[in-house]
Amino acid sequence: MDYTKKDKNIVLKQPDFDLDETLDCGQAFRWVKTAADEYRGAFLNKPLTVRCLDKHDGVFEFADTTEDEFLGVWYDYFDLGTDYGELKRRYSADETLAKACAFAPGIRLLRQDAWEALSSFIISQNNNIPRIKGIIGRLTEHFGGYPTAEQLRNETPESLDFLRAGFRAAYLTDAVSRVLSGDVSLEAARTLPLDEARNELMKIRGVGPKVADCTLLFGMYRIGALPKDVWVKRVLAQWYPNGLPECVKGTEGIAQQYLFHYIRNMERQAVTV
DNA sequence: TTCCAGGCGTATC
DNA sequence: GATACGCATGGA
Repeated sequence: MDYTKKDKNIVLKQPDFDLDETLDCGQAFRWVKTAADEYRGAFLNKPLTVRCLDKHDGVFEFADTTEDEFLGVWYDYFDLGTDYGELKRRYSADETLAKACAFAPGIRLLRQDAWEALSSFIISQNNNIPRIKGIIGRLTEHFGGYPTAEQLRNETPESLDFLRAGFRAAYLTDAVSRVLSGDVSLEAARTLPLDEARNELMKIRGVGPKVADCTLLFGMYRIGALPKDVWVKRVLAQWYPNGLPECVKGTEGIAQQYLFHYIRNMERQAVTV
């Protein structure tokens, strides 16, 4: 890894990394674009401003970040130990995936917090991305950061009315109580075989196969999980009626990121033109 | 006004 | 197991 300390910042040279494609592609909901090539967000209670200094050479500045913090938090969060160039070469054996990877070559899979992913994707169901961000924005503003299950212990669907989350508020409080009681173990879900991990999470009211897979993929880096939302269902119906190709085996969740982003933008362009 | 959104629970067959 | 429908909210 190629990084240097500069004043209070860390400057990183990193290929296969684009801020828009990684932070605004529907995997995380509380990164805010604060300038043309700058985002502000957080992992757990650790805030970060990250900016791109040189798009062509892939140079990034992690503002006000110590070396310990960079190596201990952000290296993992941005999945900097994974070679996405190698992944994309493997995927490019498939014609459609080759196009999807070329369309947004700077996508990376974030290693997010499990509870945040679970609760965020409960909120995401039958909802659109701008409104998901709105609800999560009100949640974090109210609690001064993303609330833990413990911080939500005494909330009820009614006390969460300010979120304007609709029917999802009761799902959220059920997730809180089951996680706190140990009825659902996020730690178990990290290591159980995928189908059993999915069933563990689906004990929560309002968590079905799709939200469970999103939790496994985005909150636990279970990259074999393949969340089937409306867009991925379109991907499979249009391009892969017989299933995803052999070259994605074991990393379906990462391949899904490229395909999800690709088909959403293809459709948007088709509508615009 | 109607349709839809990174779905799920329920009823019905 | 599959299919149909309602669900809160708000933007297009």
